Amino acid sequence: MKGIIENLHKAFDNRVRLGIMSALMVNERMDFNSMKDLLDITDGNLASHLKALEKEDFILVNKTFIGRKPNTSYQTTPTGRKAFENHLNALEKLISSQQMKPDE
Amino acid sequence: MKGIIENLHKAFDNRVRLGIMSALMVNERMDFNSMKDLLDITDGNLASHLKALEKEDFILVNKTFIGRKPNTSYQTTPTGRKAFENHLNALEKLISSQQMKPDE
DNA sequence: TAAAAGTACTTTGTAAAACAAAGTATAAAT
DNA sequence: ATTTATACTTTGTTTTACAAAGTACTTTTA
Repeated sequence: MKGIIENLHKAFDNRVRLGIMSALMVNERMDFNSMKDLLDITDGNLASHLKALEKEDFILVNKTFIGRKPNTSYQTTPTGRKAFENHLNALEKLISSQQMKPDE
Repeated sequence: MKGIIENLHKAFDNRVRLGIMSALMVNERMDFNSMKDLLDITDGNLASHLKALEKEDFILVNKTFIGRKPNTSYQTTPTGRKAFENHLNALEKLISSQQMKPDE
């Protein structure tokens, strides 16, 4: 007896993580501060959500310098893109037609 | 400076609540046990999420009898439907094209 | 008719998450 | 030398999620 919500990945339950992934699906990379502005959250909060996605191997980090300023940017991994697309498909499926069958 | 995720409603962050709302958008009413089977969670867990949605005035409860058996069923309120549609629109907007503009 | 089982919870307790705020390390600009 | 910026980490509090057990009522079943 499998539930209809089981294909939704727990990592994407959260709005911040949803925002991060969406941003990184469209912009193939984005730096810390742009993301902070985009999401309008504190840096500690952002860092922790980024770390959570990193830990799942859904995003990866690039530490570089722009000119002489340190700049950390993020991008999705193939795993991350696949997982996110999967999640969106599950969402779509969930939202449309969960008709109750006469039996079961 | 408004974040791109602010139109996502907190009540719908959770997969179970997402499942409940989806089920109730398609089936205009559903009873406790059908929902429990559909979502495959414990009854305590389901009850608490139902209560959370009730508290937001997103769903309402009907306590009736079918034959002689007590039967509790749930349905969305207009408020709930509106909020959920809003959430889905925000989701859709979030997921598609969050292009980084040169300024800001 | 007494015991077992089903419905729809509530209560209790624990573990995990979310988050803000403050602190830290490094480097750069003034 | 002091201030400012970047990108965190740490600390601590509040909120959530959840399972498991308990409860009140009813209804089968033995």
